[in-house]
Amino acid sequence: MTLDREQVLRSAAALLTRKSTATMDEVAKAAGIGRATLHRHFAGRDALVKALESLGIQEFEAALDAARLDEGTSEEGLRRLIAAVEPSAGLLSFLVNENQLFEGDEVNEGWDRADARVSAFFRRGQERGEFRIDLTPAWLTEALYGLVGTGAWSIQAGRVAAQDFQYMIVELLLGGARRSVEQ
Amino acid sequence: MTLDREQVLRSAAALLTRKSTATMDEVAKAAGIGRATLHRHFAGRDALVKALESLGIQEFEAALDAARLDEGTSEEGLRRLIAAVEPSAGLLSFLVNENQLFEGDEVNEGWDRADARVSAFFRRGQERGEFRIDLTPAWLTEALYGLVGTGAWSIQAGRVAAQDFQYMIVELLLGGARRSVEQ
DNA sequence: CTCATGTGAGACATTTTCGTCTCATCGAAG
DNA sequence: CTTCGATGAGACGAAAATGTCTCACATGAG
Repeated sequence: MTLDREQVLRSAAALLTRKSTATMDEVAKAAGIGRATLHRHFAGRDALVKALESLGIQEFEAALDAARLDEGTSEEGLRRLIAAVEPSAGLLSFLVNENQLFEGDEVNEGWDRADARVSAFFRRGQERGEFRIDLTPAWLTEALYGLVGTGAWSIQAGRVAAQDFQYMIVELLLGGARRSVEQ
Repeated sequence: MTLDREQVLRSAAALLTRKSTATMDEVAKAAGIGRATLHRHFAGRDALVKALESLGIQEFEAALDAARLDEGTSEEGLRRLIAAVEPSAGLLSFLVNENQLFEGDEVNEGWDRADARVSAFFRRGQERGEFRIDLTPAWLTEALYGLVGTGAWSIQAGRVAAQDFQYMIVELLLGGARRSVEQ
């Protein structure tokens, strides 16, 4: 009977991604549990969002670890990262658009830490001559987040096939839409 | 004294993008007007969001017109589109992440219409051999939205320079991050 | 079986937000 | 100056959401 905390968080993220103004009652119903039970595990809406944030950061950092970004070429590292991040894409999509909820007070250093790792990865790729240098690492980092979020959203909306997630994101991020001579 | 309806909508979009659960009072304060005045112009939160949606679609369709997507190469058309869309990026960024607020009932055919135009543009580019055919028009359309939203967000957060908006988006969308031989 | 634990449903008071209202004020037009 | 229209501030009740509580029930352990 013990409730699956992580499962609750995932369905909450899925709902809040679609409807950010959802009620605690709606969140509970979406998770298939009672409002009282939801309250027993998360003191309130803020606590719920913080838990979502913690879970998202934890999973993202785990994905960064699993991707072994410093092994092989940058392209290989990026492909591994996108693959590792796919299961968390929905959750991350929510957090990317909601991480401003706690205004100013605590920016969550975990997010900064992950940001720094991704940014450093792109910078390293530039120094190696594998990534273009006219796009800043900061922008490439943001674009990566944006495309992962967009990908998750597009799949959920049924506009693109779920199996294409990794391919679409990696290919667009690496090669863009232009048809080049080498293809 | 007559209140600038559009200005109110813009500041509302800016606030709601950051904090989607903002109250009507916060929206009013952000716009520098009283809550009563806000209510005189928009019956309620739903009416406000619908007005935002209408304005966003109107501006996006105007941008599509201004971009003359069928003139010149696809790349030129895309550059014109991004340039034309820049002033509305903040508003569009909000709508992209909130267009699911009216669940199921009315998907707003204006949005579908705009979607179809963008999608057709990418398809045309593919038929001309200017865009790769292994990325679907639907995905390219979504990616365009995502990158525009991410660009607006990144600039607002101060992570990238405002003057780079067009360049960053167009270059990434067209050429990707990979450093190719021709560069 | 008996018990302990965790749960769902719902009641309840409190808090927040909403929608409407009044009234004083400001500024422009006449 | 006077009038008119729009606004800001705030009061007010209604509605919604929240947080806490009780209680019956189900499940698993002993």
